[in-house]
Amino acid sequence: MSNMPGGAVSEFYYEIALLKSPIAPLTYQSDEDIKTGALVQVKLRNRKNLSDAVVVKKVAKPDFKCIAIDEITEQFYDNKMVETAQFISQYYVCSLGEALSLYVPYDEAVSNEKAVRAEFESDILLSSKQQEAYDFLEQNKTALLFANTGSGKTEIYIKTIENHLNNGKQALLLMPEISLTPQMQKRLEKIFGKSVALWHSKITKAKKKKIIEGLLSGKIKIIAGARSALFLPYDNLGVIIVDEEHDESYKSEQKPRYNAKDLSLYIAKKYDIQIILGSATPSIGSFYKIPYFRLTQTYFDSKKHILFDESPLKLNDFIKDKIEQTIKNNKQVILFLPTRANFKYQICSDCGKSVECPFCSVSMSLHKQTLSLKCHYCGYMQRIPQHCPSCKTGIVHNIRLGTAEVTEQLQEHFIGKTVEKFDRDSVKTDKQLREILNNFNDENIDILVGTQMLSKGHDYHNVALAVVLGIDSVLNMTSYKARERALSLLIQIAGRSGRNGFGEVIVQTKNREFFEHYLIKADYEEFLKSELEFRQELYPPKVRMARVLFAHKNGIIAAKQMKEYLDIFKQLPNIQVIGAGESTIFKIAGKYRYEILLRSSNTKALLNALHSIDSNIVSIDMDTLY
DNA sequence: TTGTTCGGACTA
DNA sequence: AGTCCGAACAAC
Repeated sequence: MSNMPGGAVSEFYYEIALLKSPIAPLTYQSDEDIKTGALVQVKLRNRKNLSDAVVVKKVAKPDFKCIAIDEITEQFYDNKMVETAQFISQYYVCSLGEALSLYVPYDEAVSNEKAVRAEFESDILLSSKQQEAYDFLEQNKTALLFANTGSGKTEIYIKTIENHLNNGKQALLLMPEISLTPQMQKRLEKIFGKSVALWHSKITKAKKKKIIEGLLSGKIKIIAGARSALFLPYDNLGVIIVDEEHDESYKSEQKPRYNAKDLSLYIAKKYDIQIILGSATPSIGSFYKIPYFRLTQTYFDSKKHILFDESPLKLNDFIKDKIEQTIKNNKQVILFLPTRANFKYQICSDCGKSVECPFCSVSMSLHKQTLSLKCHYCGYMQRIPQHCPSCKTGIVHNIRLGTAEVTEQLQEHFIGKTVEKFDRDSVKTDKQLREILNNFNDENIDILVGTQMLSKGHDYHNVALAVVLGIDSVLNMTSYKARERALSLLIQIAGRSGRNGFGEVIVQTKNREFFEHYLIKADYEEFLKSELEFRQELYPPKVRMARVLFAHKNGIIAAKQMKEYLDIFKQLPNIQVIGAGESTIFKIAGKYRYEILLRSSNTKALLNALHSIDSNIVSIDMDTLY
């Protein structure tokens, strides 16, 4: 212990949050005066190694005995980080340690270097409409840029970034993981050179380190990245741009289940940072809450023909002919369908049972390439059975066409043409993504067959036909968001066709009326308005929804706990139970799942209910997208 | 999250 | 009785 002047012994007490731990902060002692946010290391009774923890509060001497903090590091989390982590732990219902673990801390040693000042002057000239949009965004510090595909929102982003940089600020451009394409990178680097860095979960550790150092020393001023880029050490952030703001991948699937878009809005508001949400198909939530500017004028006067095909899910002659014509004209085709593999369901023609995964209550998908059936939830694989595993005699036949099957059928039909698959099975790494997109843009591929991946913010400049199959299975999902998802998806895909002139879209659907109405007669803005009315106070955005999931390998335990909490929730004022029971997918990876859906217009009441849950089989999903 | 502890079930 | 394994529990 160090001695204070005058001989008094100094002793400080701190609450520390254990990183990656679900437990509440613990109190430790130190004879050093440590500032809040410091990364320290502590010993825990039952751990051999030291654990990382963050000092979150200075407290008075408690009545129990405390252990001393072992080590104080050079790393720290600034006030904004700690405050925001506190918000995350409160709003998304996790421990402070879990929330803080999202962040990359500052390194005192690196951040003391001198910042490099630079001026940027792009040669971008905004059209008068773009300028109008730019001015609107400048006047409304939180704003939605509702911009049709091809209307030039990227130029507005770049001008805005440039402006902030020249004022000595940093800029963050958030994009859905998959949109971090070479095109966007090239575009940014052309203007901002080495001042820009790309950040996403798949970059190497060494690269991450370099980017963080660059950011701290001031060499890097712009981060273009996926949702985790929100947690880097920015000391002077001037603007956050959330591109493709409707994209649901901004929501984390793991604890803490934060939504990077909503969190960006929170951070921007709290710390007076400009924020722009951009999309051609904005989410209903953003449309409802945020002042918007509509940019409809498109750069290239692209004429679009939308054709409907009301036949069942199949690659028929009509579609094949259209594809053939398109390729003949030296144009490219994209074909969307929401299902991977060759076929999604294997149904026995005798007993009618579908072949299910032994660990999950989902059907196995047929992958001809590996001659196997695969579960898309837990990854379990098995050989293709000769006979139905249920009745042992029936012949299993395949239904619900997938990307692999369509790719094969097209390859057989269009001999000499190149057909490639673009989905999670064929694109596993960043490198593969770049390769396939480059190949497509270099016109080495004639037809690109893919899932949602196709729809996400890529520039396909020579595509003249977009074929959309199986959109009905998106529309028919049991979710209050099904209509929004299906329509925005369709518009996003349609937007990829004809960026340079004439473009056609074929939509295979039994719901022609719905799609036709909002695609041709009306537009997305009208859909948003009607959907807002439709949802009323029953579904977001006018109310909040949370999902409480109980998962246990013993189904009885999960069901019992669910029912206990159901009884509690039913008693609570200001909260409605919308539904309770088995989850849509009842079993995943051997765990039985029950859930309760809660709704409330009173955030506090809802959070109180969620925080009252004390169970280790529960996961809480605030603002659930299901 | 992590490591210890506790108790049921099965072995010999 | 001995031990193996998974669930329950506590962490300052």
